[in-house]
Amino acid sequence: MQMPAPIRAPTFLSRRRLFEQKLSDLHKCTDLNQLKQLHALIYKSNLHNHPFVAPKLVSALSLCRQMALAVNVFDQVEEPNSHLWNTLIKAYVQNSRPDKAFEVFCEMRCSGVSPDNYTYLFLLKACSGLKSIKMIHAHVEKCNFYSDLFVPNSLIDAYSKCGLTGLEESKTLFGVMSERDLVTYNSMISGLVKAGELKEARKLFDEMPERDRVSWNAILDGYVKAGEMRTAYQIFEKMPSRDVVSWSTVISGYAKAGDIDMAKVLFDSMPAKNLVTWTIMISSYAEKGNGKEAVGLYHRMEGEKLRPDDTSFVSILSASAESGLLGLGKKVHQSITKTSYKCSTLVNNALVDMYCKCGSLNRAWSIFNSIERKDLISWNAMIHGLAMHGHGKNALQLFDRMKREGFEPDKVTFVAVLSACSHSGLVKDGIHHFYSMESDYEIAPEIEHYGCMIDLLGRGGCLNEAFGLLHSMPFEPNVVIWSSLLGACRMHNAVELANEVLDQLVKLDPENARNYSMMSNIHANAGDWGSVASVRSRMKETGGERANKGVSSIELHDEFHEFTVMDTTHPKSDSIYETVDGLSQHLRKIACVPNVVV
DNA sequence: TTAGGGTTAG
Repeated sequence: MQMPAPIRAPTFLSRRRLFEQKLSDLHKCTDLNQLKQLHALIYKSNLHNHPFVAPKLVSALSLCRQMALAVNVFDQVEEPNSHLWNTLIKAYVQNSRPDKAFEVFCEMRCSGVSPDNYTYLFLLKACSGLKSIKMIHAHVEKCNFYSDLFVPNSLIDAYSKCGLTGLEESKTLFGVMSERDLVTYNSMISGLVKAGELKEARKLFDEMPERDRVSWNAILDGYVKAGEMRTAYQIFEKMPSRDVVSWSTVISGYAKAGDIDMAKVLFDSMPAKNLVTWTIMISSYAEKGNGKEAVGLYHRMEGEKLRPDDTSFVSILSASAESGLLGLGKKVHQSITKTSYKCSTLVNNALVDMYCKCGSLNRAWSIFNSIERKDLISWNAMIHGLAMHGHGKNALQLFDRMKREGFEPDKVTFVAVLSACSHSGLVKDGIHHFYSMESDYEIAPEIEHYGCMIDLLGRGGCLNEAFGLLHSMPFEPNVVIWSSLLGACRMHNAVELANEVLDQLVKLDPENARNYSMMSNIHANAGDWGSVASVRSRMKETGGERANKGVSSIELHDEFHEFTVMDTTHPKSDSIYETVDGLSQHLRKIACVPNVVV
């Protein structure tokens, strides 16, 4: 007869094994509570000095955005090795603190530990401008760090992400490299694709000695970005093997080209989807305003136990904001708060923007106030949100608070500030801020700023000043500017000026029926019915009437209702029109004359 | 190390 197995020993062993297993996966742990328990156990077992455990712990803490704790772990290690230094640099890069990453790099060199391939790789990821890349480039050249292709390849990649000047630098580096491998070619091709230089990318792709899936994916992405979906699909079919990246690339291509049905067919037929694929599909539906599909897919993704990351949240939130899908935005917000996910500034900014654009200023405001580390984008989004909703004075107050708290406004801030002034009729403030841009902050006004000013002056009835500014600006006026002037002309019954403006608008945007209907409104207001008729016939001649009709949509309990002009297709059409009539009667009573499309 | 999804401006 066999003896029963002893109970205590295996329990002890399995606990230990469990701990070991958890330690080996420690750097992937994203559950903050579990991580804190492990953290305590590690210290209790005196493992925090261990050369493998410490970097893993720092990585995990960085993933959970616990940088203070991560630094604390680092500080307790008596002699940090290069692996641990690199991990801390990487952690700062991941937590959007490139400045800190560079600080750690300096400390690392002072402490006598030599940087290695990974040090430079992480630092290059932290670089946001050419200047810092060039600094590292010079540094590795001085140390003769060209023993293998790792660093030069990373340099090509980093340069390629820095606009056209950066691309030139990477081309030069690519040209002088005596030896190149697959990664060198792939990095160069993806750089060219990003800059829109598809022909050159294709040339390299054709001449490279061997290709792997990354090369194929990069050139596929090139055709997708160029909108050449036929060629892209041919490449997709021709490639020797496809992975989730290839599928995601074509799916996003079809969605961006407007063929969301084709995107969905591919999405449904692909073998294995990941977070990126789901994100592309959900945000594509949301961008199209199809909240129902987007919300449905979002639920399905959650059912697959996929945990969205920052990019995923931001992508879906920005698509919700674009189409005003408050329902989807709220769902995303709920799932962020449900998990113990500590929200990054990036995601918070996207939430603020979404709530502003979906009309929920209160929610936006409370999130804005809860952001621990606000950045310029947080301020810009909130100021712009207040401006959009006509809270001009509050927007200007927030602008002042932002400056008091030490933030330097940028050109986007001024678009928000000037539009706050124009939407609230604050002409004096607007003029003051417009001139202070250049004198106080050395920001040259761009066409958007002139646009806000012309809108501001026009709305305020200073039509001559608006025209004066238009003629003095160093840009050709665009459709936005002419349209805002046409609006101003209507507001102030300036028929002659409006005719001039319409001529300009028709040149730039002949297909747009809105210009003609605005013009015919102006004539109708003046009681000039003959001109109304002539504008109508002009519209027919130029084909303006064929232009797409505007569609309004409203979201109610995850259902979307669309309306066009004179639309009677909605099942509750009668009661909707009854309410609209009631509203306009009420407006007339309180002496507001609504604009009626003639 | 390379490829796919990304926050502020009309």
